Amino acid sequence: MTRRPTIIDVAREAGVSKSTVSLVLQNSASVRDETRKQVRAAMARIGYVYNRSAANMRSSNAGLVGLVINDLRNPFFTEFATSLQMALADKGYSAVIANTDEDPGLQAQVVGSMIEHGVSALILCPAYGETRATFDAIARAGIPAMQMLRRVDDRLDLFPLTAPDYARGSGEATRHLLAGGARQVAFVGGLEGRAVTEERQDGYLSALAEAGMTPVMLTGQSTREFGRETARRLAETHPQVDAAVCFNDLVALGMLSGFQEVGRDVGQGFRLVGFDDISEAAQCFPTLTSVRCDIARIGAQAAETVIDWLDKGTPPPGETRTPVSLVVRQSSGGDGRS
Amino acid sequence: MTRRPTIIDVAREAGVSKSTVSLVLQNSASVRDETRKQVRAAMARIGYVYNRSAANMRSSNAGLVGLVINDLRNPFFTEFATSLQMALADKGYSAVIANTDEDPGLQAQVVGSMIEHGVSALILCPAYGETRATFDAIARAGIPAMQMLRRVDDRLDLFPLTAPDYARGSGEATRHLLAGGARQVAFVGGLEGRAVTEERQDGYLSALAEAGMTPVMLTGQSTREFGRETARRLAETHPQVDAAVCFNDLVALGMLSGFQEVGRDVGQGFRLVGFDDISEAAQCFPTLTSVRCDIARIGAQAAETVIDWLDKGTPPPGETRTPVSLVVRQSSGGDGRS
DNA sequence: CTGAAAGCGCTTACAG
DNA sequence: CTGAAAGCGCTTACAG
Repeated sequence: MTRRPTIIDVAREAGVSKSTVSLVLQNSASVRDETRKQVRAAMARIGYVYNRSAANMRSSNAGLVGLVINDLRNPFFTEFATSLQMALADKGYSAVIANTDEDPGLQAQVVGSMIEHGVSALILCPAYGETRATFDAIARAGIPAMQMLRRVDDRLDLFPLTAPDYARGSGEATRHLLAGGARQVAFVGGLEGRAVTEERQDGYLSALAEAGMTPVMLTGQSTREFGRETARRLAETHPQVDAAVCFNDLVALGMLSGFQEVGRDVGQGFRLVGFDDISEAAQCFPTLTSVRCDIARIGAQAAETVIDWLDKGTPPPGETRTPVSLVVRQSSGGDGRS
Repeated sequence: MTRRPTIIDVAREAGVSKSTVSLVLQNSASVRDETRKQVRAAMARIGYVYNRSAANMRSSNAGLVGLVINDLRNPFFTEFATSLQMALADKGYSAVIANTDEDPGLQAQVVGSMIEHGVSALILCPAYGETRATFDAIARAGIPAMQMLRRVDDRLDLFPLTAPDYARGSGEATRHLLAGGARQVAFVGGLEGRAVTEERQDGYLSALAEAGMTPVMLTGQSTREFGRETARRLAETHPQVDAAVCFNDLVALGMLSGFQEVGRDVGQGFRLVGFDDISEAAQCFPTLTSVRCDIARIGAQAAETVIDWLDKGTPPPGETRTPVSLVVRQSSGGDGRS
C-alpha cells in the first residue's frame, strides 16, 4: 500500500505551491478560478483525500459534532438523532454518536472521548443522575454544548436547553379527553423526580384542576411493557378510569396491545392519548391520538443552531420551547371511527 | 479561554520529559509505575485532555470507526447500530454514524467524509445501487471495511460480509406454517432484485416446493404501511391465502394492524410470521412469531471482528452466516392461545 | 494572486 | 528508564 498523497503531491502535480493547494481546499476567494480548477483536477488525478486530523491541528474546526443520546433504541430519540445527523451531514459536518442507556457513568466516558476526538460541539439528550462533573469537563474544554429535550444541568447560560412545551401538550391532551366525555383520566408512565415527567404531569394536573377532577397517576417506566401491564390490570386496579394521557407513545402503544389482549375497546370504551407522535402512532390500530413534538424538525433545527453558534460564537438563548400540537386520531374516540 | 494544556505542560508539571508523558499516554511498559502515577496526577491537576488529532497524525489509529447505515429509523438497524456502538465504546473506540436513507449518492458522500476524518475502519449496511466507486474509494484508502446484513459489493475478499442465514430462516418459518395447517402461504414485502429479498424468498420457495405448493409473492416496500394495506385488501385480492411469511417484522406488524382494522383474526384465522424479531414482536397483540437474527449479538460481534482485524491486520473470512431461529408466538397459532 | 517558513501536539526511533 | 530531535499534513501570517 503506497502512502496517501498529501498537498505537496497535489502541488507538484498541479505545478503550484502547497499554500495554493491549501487555499483551494478552503475555497478561499484569493485563488484564481482557473488555478482552482487545475488544482482540483490534480487532486482527482492522484486520488488525494483531505486529512482533517492534520488540518484540525492548526485551525481546530474538526467538522465533527458529538451526539450523546440517553436511549437510542427509543424511536423518538432515533428520529431525533437521525434527522440531526442528516442535517449536519448536509452542512458538511459528521456526527459521532453514542448511546448512554441512561447511565451517567457511561455518559461521562463517551463525553470524555468525544472531547479527545476534538468535537467542535456537543448535543446531548443527557442521562439523569450524577452529571455535574461531566458538564464541568465540557465547560472546561470550552466546547459549545446544548441540552436537548431534557433539562439536566441548570446552567442554561452554558448549556442552553431546547425542548418541546411538554406541559402545554399534556394539558391539551387532557382537555381533549375531558371534552370528549371522559369521567376519570389517568396519567400513565414516567419516572418520578425527572424534569420531563414533572412537566408532562403538570399540564395534566392543571387541566384536571380546571375541571375540578381528581388525578390518578400511574407512574412507571415509559415502556411498552409498562403500558401493557397497566392496561391488562386496569379494570381491577382502577375500574373508574376511562381515559389516559400517557407519558409517551410507547406506553400508549403498550396499553393498546394490553387492552386488545383483554378485549377492551379503545376509542369509545377507553380514550387514549400518547405523547411524541412517533410514526407508528399513525400506523397502529386503532390509530393513536398523540401530542406531536415534530422531533424531526427539532433535530434539524438543533443542527442549524449549533452550527450557527460555532460560526458566530454567540450561544442561543438559554431556553427554547418548541411548539406542540395534538394530533387527534381514533384512540381518543375523536375521528371517523365514532 | 486559556489554551488547552499539552504534554509539554504535563511534562513540566510532572518534572519529566515529554517523551515520558507520551509513553504514559500509551501505557507503555517501559515507564516506572511511580513515574506513571506522578504523570497521571499531573494530568489531573492541570486538566490535561488527550489530543487525538495530533496523535493520529503520527501513528494513525484514530480510535474512530465509521458506521454507515441504510435505514437508521428501522428498529432492526437501530438495534444493530446501537449495540455495535456500545461494544466499540467498551473497547475505547468511538463511532461516527451516518444514515444514508438508502441513497447511494448520500452514501458516497458520508463515506468520503468518514475517510477524511481518518476512521480506522468502516462498517456498512450498504445502500443498494451505484456503489462501485464508493467501495473503490474505500479500497484505495486501504481502510478495512465490512459489509453487514446485506451483500452489495461482490468483492468479499476486500469487503467481507456478515449476515444471518436468511434463507434458512424463511424456510423454517414456511415449514412451521405448513405444519400448523396453512393451506396457502404468501410471502409479503421485500423489493425485487435485492440480494436480501432473494435470499428470504428462496427459503420460502424451497419449503413450498418441498410441499408441492404454489407460491404467492406480494412484493413491495418493507414497511408497516405496505403490510397494513396488503392485509386490508387481502380477502379480496387473495381470498385463498391463509398464512404469510413477511419480509420483516415491520410488514408483519403492519399486517397485524390491518387485520385488526378489518376484523380478521390472526393466530387461528390467519397465521403470520415476521422476520428479524425486533423487540416489539414480543410486545404486540397477538404476539408475533418471528425469525430471530439476534441482531444485538451480531452488532457486538461486528465490533470485535473489526477491532481484531485492526489489531492483527488479517481480514475475517469473506462470508460469515450467523444462525437464525424461529421464535414461535401467538400470531402463527403456535402457543398458549390456541 | 503565490511562495517560503513556522508551528499545531503528538509519536517515534535513537542515544544515553 | 528518560531526553533531544525529527516529522506527521496541514494552516497561517508574512512577504513578494
